[in-house]
Amino acid sequence: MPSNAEEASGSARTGRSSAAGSAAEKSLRVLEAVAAPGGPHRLTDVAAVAAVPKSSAFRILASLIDQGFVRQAPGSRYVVGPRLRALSALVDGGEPAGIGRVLGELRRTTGQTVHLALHSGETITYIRKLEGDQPFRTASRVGMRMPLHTTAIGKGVLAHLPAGEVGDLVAAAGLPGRTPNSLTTPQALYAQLAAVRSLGYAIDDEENEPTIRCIGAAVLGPSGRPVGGVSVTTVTFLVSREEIESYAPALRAAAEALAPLL
Amino acid sequence: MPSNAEEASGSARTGRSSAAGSAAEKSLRVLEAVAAPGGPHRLTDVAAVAAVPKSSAFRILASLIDQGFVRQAPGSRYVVGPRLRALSALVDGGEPAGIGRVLGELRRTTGQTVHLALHSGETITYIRKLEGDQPFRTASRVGMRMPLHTTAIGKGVLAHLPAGEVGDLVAAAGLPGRTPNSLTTPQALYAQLAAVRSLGYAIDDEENEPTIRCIGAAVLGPSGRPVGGVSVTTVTFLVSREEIESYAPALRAAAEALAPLL
DNA sequence: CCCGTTTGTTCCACGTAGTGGAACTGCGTA
DNA sequence: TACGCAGTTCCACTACGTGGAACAAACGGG
Repeated sequence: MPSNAEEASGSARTGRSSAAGSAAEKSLRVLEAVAAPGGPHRLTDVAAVAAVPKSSAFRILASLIDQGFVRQAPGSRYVVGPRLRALSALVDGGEPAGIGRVLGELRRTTGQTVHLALHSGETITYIRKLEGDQPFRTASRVGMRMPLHTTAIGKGVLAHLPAGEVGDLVAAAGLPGRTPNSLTTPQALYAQLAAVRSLGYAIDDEENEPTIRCIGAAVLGPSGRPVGGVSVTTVTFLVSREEIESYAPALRAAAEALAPLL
Repeated sequence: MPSNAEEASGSARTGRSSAAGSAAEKSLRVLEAVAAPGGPHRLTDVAAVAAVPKSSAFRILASLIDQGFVRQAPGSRYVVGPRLRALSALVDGGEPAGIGRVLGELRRTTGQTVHLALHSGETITYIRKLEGDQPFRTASRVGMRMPLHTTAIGKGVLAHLPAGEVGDLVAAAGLPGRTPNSLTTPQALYAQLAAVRSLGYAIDDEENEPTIRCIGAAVLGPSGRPVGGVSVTTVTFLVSREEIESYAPALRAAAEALAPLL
């Protein structure tokens, strides 16, 4: 097979993130909007999140309902339908067994909460969470989205992204602060990304949530592009900054083990 | 809101299962085909499973890869991409908390393995599995598909489906036997479905897998249509037929509790 | 109680985006 | 060497999706 892979296949949607897109793409965006956290969504919200005209959203939703991917809850609210649930189970069930093993191993050696997240656009989405030994509940949940520049995983991802794209993302989303520690200037961010690159891991020191300290590393896809990352999450009053850095070797090993699996 | 709901919304795809469909629908079918169990799939297989012309499948896959929903593994094989994984996490994370509680309760009161499955076409798809107390591993996995006529959940679903549709399904898929106990004639099946309807639960007595005995009940959607079912799974040498029937009340309660949640 | 605003829903003329048959390539096999 | 099969490209046709605008309910202040 020739498969002239190189040069970023089709796409070339030219950086500019939100474009119109084709029928199928819109439907998928609508599906993502419906599945988004925050209970049953109203038509208007779905349309806004999916960046689709209301009338189009309406038509698309009707079609998705027809096919069982979406269900209409009382009061014109939309929720995920059985067929999407089944698809989701298919994805989870087909997940390479290695992922769970690697994450479990990391949790066991650190005793702390472990997260696996995927990068998409200007956020990361948690796709797995293993609670640590301590009886603490961290607010994160599978399916939850977080900014890139305030999270350990996000910074790990940014550090491995082409400089141009980082600039685009910062320009598009800005650097909103979430705590007093958040990095809110491009200079501070870029300086840290350089450090992250050389260390191989990133630290979030109460930059996303007070009292929460994480260490994270990017997971690189086949092309060397970061597709997501792993992190170990701790509370500041139990684990010092030095202690959390001692997790780095295990963390990096996990990140590398995950690379071929994502 | 007027919402002249009644009369089965749009659809009217008139029984005949496989129709052409619109752009979006085809993309979704392709996505399901890619996520289907059984490792990385080849283009031809995806096209066949999704019931789409090869050239269309190719174009659609290219577009899905472009958007990150599908990834191309070495050798023109297709696997689920990060964006679909993220969507799947979104779905799982947004799952009504009640589902887990109800299933957990059922597992606790019975001490046995509990399954939740959704109906789609001529199969059911397992979407949740809670292992029982016994140190036995049953072969089932989340994402796995099973025939309707050899499983407890499947028979529960069939029993609540309009007679016409049952006939269509039997005509389309036949009644292949999986064990000596499988029901392979329409007469035997119809007779049992009548019994299932009156009892409110179905039993699979080594009809799907030797040494495995299950009791299952359908979960009905808002319209009264079965959308899936719950089951309790046991091994024949530990739980007698009478014992498993004693689970019926708890099972039916679970099925009813799940109805508004699916 | 009434009027302004918001949200869900329907309609329709337009043109683009998706369609799928057929032709081509290159690999594996008999 | 000749055959067949899988992946990939091409292209003219038209069905399909598009989204602005108008309509209808429901909501919410004043």
